[in-house]
Amino acid sequence: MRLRLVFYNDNLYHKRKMFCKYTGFSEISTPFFVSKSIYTHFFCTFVPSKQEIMANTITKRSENYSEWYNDIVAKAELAENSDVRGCMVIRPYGYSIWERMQRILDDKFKETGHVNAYFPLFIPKSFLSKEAEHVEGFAKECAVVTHYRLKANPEGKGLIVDPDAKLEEELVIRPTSETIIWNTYRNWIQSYRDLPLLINQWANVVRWELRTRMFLRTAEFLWQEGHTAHSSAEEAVAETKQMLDVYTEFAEKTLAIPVIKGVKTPNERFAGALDTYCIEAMMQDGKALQAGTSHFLGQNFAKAFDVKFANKENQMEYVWATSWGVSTRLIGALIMAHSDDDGLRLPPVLAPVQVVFVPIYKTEEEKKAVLDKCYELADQLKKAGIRIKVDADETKRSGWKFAEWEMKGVPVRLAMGPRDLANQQIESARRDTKEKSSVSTGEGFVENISQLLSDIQQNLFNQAKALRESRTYKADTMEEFKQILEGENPGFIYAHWDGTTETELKIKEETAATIRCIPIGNPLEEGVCIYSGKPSTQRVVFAKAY
RNA sequence: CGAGGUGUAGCGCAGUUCGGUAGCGCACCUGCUUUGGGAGCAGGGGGUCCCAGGUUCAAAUCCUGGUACCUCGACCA
Repeated sequence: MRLRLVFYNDNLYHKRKMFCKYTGFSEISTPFFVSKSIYTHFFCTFVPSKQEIMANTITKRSENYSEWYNDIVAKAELAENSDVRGCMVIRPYGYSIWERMQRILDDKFKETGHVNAYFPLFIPKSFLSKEAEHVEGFAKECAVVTHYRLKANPEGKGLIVDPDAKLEEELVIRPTSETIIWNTYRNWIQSYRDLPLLINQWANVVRWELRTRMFLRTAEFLWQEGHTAHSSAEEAVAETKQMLDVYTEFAEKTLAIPVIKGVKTPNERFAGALDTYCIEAMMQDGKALQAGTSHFLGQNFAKAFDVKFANKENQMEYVWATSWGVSTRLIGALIMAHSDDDGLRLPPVLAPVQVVFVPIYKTEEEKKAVLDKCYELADQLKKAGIRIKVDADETKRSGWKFAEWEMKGVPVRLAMGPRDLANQQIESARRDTKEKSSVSTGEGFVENISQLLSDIQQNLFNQAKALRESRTYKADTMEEFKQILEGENPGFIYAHWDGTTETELKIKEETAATIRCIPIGNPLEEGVCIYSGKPSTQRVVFAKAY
């Protein structure tokens, strides 16, 4: 807000100061007009009070969804934009969430027989051109290394790329690793005895995205990519489906995000795959987010990289391949599935910190008593495997800590002051519902807290599922279809489709909605395509997507 | 890559119309008082006004060119 002020020219400084103090306007602008009379004109700009600033740190979800998302990422200290175009810095708290994901998934991969390895970041350009469809898909938007040396700028300051240091063959920074990995597998696989080869790698990849969004689409991101080789198509398909199940369980049990398992249409399929399976989650704005993919690659890469094995009959065959991955994008999914206007809400199974203690005291005496009890209780919880943090930071006040940990989504906050101590209880506040209650610190304390954590986990899942159900529709005509998408609460639409890419693209062009997947175990149902009117045997899931 | 917008202290911004001492809030530092939902008062530190060139006695401000970022589209294997 901007105001023009006129002051009587007597003790101006004092008047400006007082005006600002009592109105919340900041003192601003030099006098822009000094009349010959005894009045001076100013512009003043309104500056909100501290309370207002605090209350408005996070943009309301209902006001501007993408700003709300960016605010959560910033205020919960998950990540920030770096000075490198399209690349983010993942901050310690955001990274600790990724580390939790890594640990849980990695254990699952190991349980299902996989081992980790690491392949090069750089891929010779020629590798990418070996698999025809793969080329088509990955030809663009890759970062390419052309030189290997810098030198002092002969014309002045700084460094230049040494023109004499041009690479014979350019190196592409991996957008995904199929090519380098299959080129390696050729040397590792000779016999059916070498199969299956079940390998995963945790890595960074680069895709030179033109438009980036924190976690959802950045030029560089972190992921895991599994690449397996099998002696039969059946076994490879089984592997593809198994990993999809691993992802599904991870999404639903750990992230508390319900997902639809499905198969991609040919149009949405990974370049070079015969079938792409996926899990699709609904965000709070009704848009779909692909939360994981698993590909049955057939023999495409084996043929492109000449990976053959001798079967039991001593005949040479091409191997069958799969690949599957999830990325730091899941952090974006987590935010958009669960968070509210007060910040992040983390599911307890995933949360790096499940319980935070905030001690409250005035005197030194109280401090010692309260802290002693906090650490004692924290120990009990730790022994029960609960991840806890005692926030004994003396430079911050308790109110600050409450707000901060809420922002960061810690599922349970326990606050203890002298009064609680005397009553042998502690105040617990759950992040999902904001409910507070007093919990006894005696018998059953640990059980109560564990129960609370699993209640929260379940509740977050239920809320996300209820949201999805309330925004899942059936449409039988294009008109209905458009009405849903343009309405207040767009979401997933089950509709008949004639199975052609042409129709799929036309619908996308007209509505911006795409086919997210053909659900696995989808009930068969006679119908006609909403666009072409041609016969169809099942409904597929349409939605706008991230 | 198209269309808009923005670059001034760590962050958020005013100041640019009409050229003339570099400002405000938050954050930070020091001290005292405080501490059960983002503390108060007092004092203090911090600037290549995105970059380059031009006009001028004088440029954050005007002119030319560049560059970076943001939002929305297109693209997204």
